[in-house]
Amino acid sequence: MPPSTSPAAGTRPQNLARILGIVHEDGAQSRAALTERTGLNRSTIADLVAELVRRRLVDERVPETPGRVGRPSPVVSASADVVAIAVNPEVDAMEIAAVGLDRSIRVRERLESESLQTPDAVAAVIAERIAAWSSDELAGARIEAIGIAVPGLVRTSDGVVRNAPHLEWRDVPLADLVRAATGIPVFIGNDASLGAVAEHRYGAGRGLEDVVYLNGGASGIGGGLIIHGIPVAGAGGYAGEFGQNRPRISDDADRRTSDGALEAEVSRRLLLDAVDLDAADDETLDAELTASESADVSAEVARQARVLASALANAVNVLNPALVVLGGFLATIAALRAEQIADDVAALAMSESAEGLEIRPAALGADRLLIGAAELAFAELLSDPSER
Amino acid sequence: MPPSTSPAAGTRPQNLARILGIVHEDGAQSRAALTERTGLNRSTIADLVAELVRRRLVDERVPETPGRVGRPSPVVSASADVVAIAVNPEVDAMEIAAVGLDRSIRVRERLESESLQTPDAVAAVIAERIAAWSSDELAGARIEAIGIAVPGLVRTSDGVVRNAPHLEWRDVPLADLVRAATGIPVFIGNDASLGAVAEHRYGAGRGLEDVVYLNGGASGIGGGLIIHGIPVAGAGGYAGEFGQNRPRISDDADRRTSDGALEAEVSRRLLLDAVDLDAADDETLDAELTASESADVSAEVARQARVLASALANAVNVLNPALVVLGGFLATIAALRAEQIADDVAALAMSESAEGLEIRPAALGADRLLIGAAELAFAELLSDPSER
DNA sequence: ATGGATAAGTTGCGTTCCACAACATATCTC
DNA sequence: GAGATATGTTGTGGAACGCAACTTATCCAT
Repeated sequence: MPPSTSPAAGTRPQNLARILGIVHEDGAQSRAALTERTGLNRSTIADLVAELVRRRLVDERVPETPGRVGRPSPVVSASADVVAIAVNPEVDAMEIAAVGLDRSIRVRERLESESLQTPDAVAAVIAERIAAWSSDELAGARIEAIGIAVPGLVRTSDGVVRNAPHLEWRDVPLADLVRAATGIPVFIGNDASLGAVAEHRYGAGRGLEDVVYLNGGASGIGGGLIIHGIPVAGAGGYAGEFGQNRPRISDDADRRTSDGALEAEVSRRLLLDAVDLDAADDETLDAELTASESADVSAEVARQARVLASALANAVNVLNPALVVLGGFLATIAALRAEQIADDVAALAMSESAEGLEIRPAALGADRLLIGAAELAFAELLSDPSER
Repeated sequence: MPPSTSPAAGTRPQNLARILGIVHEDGAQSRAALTERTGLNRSTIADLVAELVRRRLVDERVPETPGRVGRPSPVVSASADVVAIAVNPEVDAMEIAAVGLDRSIRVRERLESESLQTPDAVAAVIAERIAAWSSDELAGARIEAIGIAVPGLVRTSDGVVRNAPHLEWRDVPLADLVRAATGIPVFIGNDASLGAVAEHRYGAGRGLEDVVYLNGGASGIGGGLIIHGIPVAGAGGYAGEFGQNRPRISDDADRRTSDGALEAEVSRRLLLDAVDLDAADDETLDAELTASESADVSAEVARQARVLASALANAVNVLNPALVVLGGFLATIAALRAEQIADDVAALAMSESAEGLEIRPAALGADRLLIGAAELAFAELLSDPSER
């Protein structure tokens, strides 16, 4: 008879989670490597891995090139057949992908659309894509959950989109809608917060415990925090909204708006205007800004860098992170004015807090949000692989 | 033979820690109550409590007034004989106390001094006080550790005071000094961060997971963060320094300094000046400001409230806390201008983040820092009561 | 006062999960 | 091909907790 305590409180589920987490985050590992990393006994690892294999969460195979003396240790890898559906609805298109537990991207599509999509339409498209893939690309796969990266404020607890201004969604029970359309568990999160998770686990922030992430997009500046290695949600799930912050702008000439919000002063639109572009993707804008020799362009980049540094300094004082990661057009500004930003932040923040601080561009490409969304979808499985 | 794994990883030490934590934080509990709260079996609780009694960390006694049917359940309380020495060196005096694991304050002294104390002198005084108490007030007690709340920047990892401007200490290995003088383990922390811990566990922030704490003192504005119920240290241990933040001050007339740092604009000194006092303790200042009918005084309080709200709004956007706790003279400002601050923060922060936000004065009195320092000293014991 | 109802402590046994040691196996090196 | 080396495999034992039956202490009604 099973013990009647709360599920998964014991040490076994924890150890299963630990092993699954390691092979998910760090890729395939030999059993011997797992033994060393966890400190558990060989026999215990064998037992735990066997259970994960039985649950079809990991695969075991003999190593191709043993290369060393001693009996070769089987290699354990997360199963590519356990998948999450990752979705990122945006104004002009919707990206949707199926990501394996081994972090392989099994399918990926970008569905352009002329007009804004309604939440119901998004739910229908997700269901339709899953159905189409299931007999083909996802044959043999088990879909664990759906993760949606939403460009807007999201209440993570019950999956309600509170306000996604560019999609014109307000108080939409998105998780429920998609769940109803697909029958699969759904988790939603803010896009920038999920980008922060991705950068922390697999990008510029790997191995660091305290990371501040700011992303510059067409719709403004969002962000996410990692503290003590854990993504910060906040009381309502809205943490990380740097865009609405109002930093001090020491030189009045640097001010462009009466509002003073960071995302009004530091914006993609103003950069596009500076290089006389109407619309462009991040690469084009980056190339244009980098190539430009105009003093006006240079001045605008410098101005935005100054305002950005002021906002960063505030965050650095409060959070004392090891690293600030800048994504989107903020990465471009950071690349063009790296030294200036570092100096400004050092001047405005307390010297001790700025001491070990690094400021880096995001390391992950466009996959960032889908990876973050997949992580969100896998989170429950990874924290408790038993009972499933 | 004991298992050879890393110490205290198993479930037993965890359960011991859980029980000790409960009786430490929530006070004496019946064994029946512990059974219910932990979900563990009666027999297991009996066993665990017996071990804690054997280690002299808790006491068991029969309840005075059973008051209910059924066999009375023994009451378990944290031992008052396990003590931490809590210290708070300040410019004009040093407070030192012995705090029991049951959170009783066994002794407490305020040692005034004419001139600034050197770190060596502080260490000597601590050793001297402990020696004096040990035969008397602390007879029969076991001193677990010393916790020091330092008004300045502190590297918690190795116990070095990086910069305590008002004490004129720089890069002082305080933990080592006090350890050498006393032979007892020493932990140091920033005073405001420890105040945040105290307010979170036992004060205005009880039961909340995400709390921002700001304290207004003579030396400036410090603070601390609690995220997911855990105190935030930051990469170097310097997190929470709100004083050096530069919020936007929308009305130029509200600016008093060219620097713009929060603690320069919102300061005790400016309030004292407004009521024509040279020096005063918090109660006097509070009474004076509350009683004053001067328009100038009122204007100054309102001005500081506006600047404070601007800084708070930035923090609210980024952290989305459930509660902001204001201590010291900030509590006075908050009491006098509660509505204005709430309105300003709501106007400047994103409405969703401000939705459930509460702003409250600190609930703990002058004991705050000593309680926080004692918590710091007890932290290791509480996280692993076995092997000790 | 006395017996039933109730709640909780106590005791002994069973299960789960992991460590350990002895043995088996697969590779490398000479 | 033999020894060295590293690791998988297997069986046993112990730690820690759940469980059920029993015991004890209190309240309450008569």
